[in-house]
Amino acid sequence: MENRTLLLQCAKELFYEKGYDAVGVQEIVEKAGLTKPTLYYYFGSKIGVLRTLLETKFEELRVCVRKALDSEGDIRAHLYHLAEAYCCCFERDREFYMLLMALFYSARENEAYKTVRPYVTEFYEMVVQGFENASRELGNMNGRQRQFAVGFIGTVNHYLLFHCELDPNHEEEISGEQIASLVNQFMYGIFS
Amino acid sequence: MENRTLLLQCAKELFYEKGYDAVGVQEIVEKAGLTKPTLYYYFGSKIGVLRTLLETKFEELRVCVRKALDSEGDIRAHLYHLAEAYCCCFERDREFYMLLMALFYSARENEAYKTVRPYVTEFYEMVVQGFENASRELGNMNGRQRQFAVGFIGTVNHYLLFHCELDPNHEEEISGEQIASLVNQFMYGIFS
DNA sequence: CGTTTATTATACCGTTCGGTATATAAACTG
DNA sequence: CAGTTTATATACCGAACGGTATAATAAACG
Repeated sequence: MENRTLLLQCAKELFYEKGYDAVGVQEIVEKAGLTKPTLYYYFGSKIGVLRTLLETKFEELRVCVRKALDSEGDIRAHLYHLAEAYCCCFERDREFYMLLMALFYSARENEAYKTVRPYVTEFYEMVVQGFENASRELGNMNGRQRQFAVGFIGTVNHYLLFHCELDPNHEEEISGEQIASLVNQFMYGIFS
Repeated sequence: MENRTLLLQCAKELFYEKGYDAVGVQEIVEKAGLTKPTLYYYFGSKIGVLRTLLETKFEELRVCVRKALDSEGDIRAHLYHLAEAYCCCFERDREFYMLLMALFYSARENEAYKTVRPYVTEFYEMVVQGFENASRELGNMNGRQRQFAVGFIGTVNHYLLFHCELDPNHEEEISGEQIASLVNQFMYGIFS
């Protein structure tokens, strides 16, 4: 693997394990078996590494979610595809997804949060759009599209976090039934 | 205010704004108008400050949630009281609640996460217990108590995060109707 | 009053922080 | 081949890091 990619991967793993601020540049290059000037040659700064990581990896998530939003079917199918898109990205690179979540919830004045913010906003707006698209089926949502989106993302993210807790070694894939159950609970509540 | 309390408050504000790892001990004592040995006299270490902060402030949340769990009424009333308990703690000290959330989602190998973990687990178990208590009303949940708890916490937390985004200056309180709407959506889904 | 105890500051410790000036080696390019 | 560009390492920078030895101050106590 070329050193640029190697550095990105090592940084991703360390950021995921310890958090952006707790990881030093020295630590990243040591893990990659390189030295600091190489990292600064490719990325210019520590935050540049995170920026590049987000630019590179977020595209996968974007494509997945876009495809889910363009899918055919009723609202239930839409939500299923959306949840499936998350889970797919989560399965494909669990460390990156978890890193994204940790950054999403991190302190607002933190440099890393400011870097990740536009991506999170974009992601969030895509989900809101999903509910907007379903308006003819759901009827008048009374401007509750945002609340639905917030609730849906919150439910799915928490579920993935919980899944990680139970399966720390990433041995078990999330099944279609589990996704369906999640969507069902979100749509019809706890008595369903 | 005595210096011990002053230090805790300054630390809380800085941790909330910038994140635990991004804040230096020097920064905390400067904000309090004191010097480092004072902080080390009271708390022994930087992580000791966070530990003390959690011990002190989490008790409020614990009391609130316990009271909600002991309340009378059906499952709906229970969930309402539970959500109300969160919101109450959130309103009382938004910075602490947001700090708690940020730590909850932070990297697993991070020292700050390890410190907060038992508190989050305790909190989480309390909510699971809430659903267990409702089992006679909800019927056989097929072991879905945990899934419900995960979903409920996720929904409420995301809602609070979202509320913070819209009202960064903490001018608007969360109304009972908003809480009811949230609980309703969780219980009966999006068609309710 | 003298002595102890609690609290705070001055000044410092070694280490690590993010970042860089400079050199070098290899790979292209004319 | 000479010259340029790409990619890497050695060795260093000042600043900030978490933490502490020591001393001064102030209050409490006998």
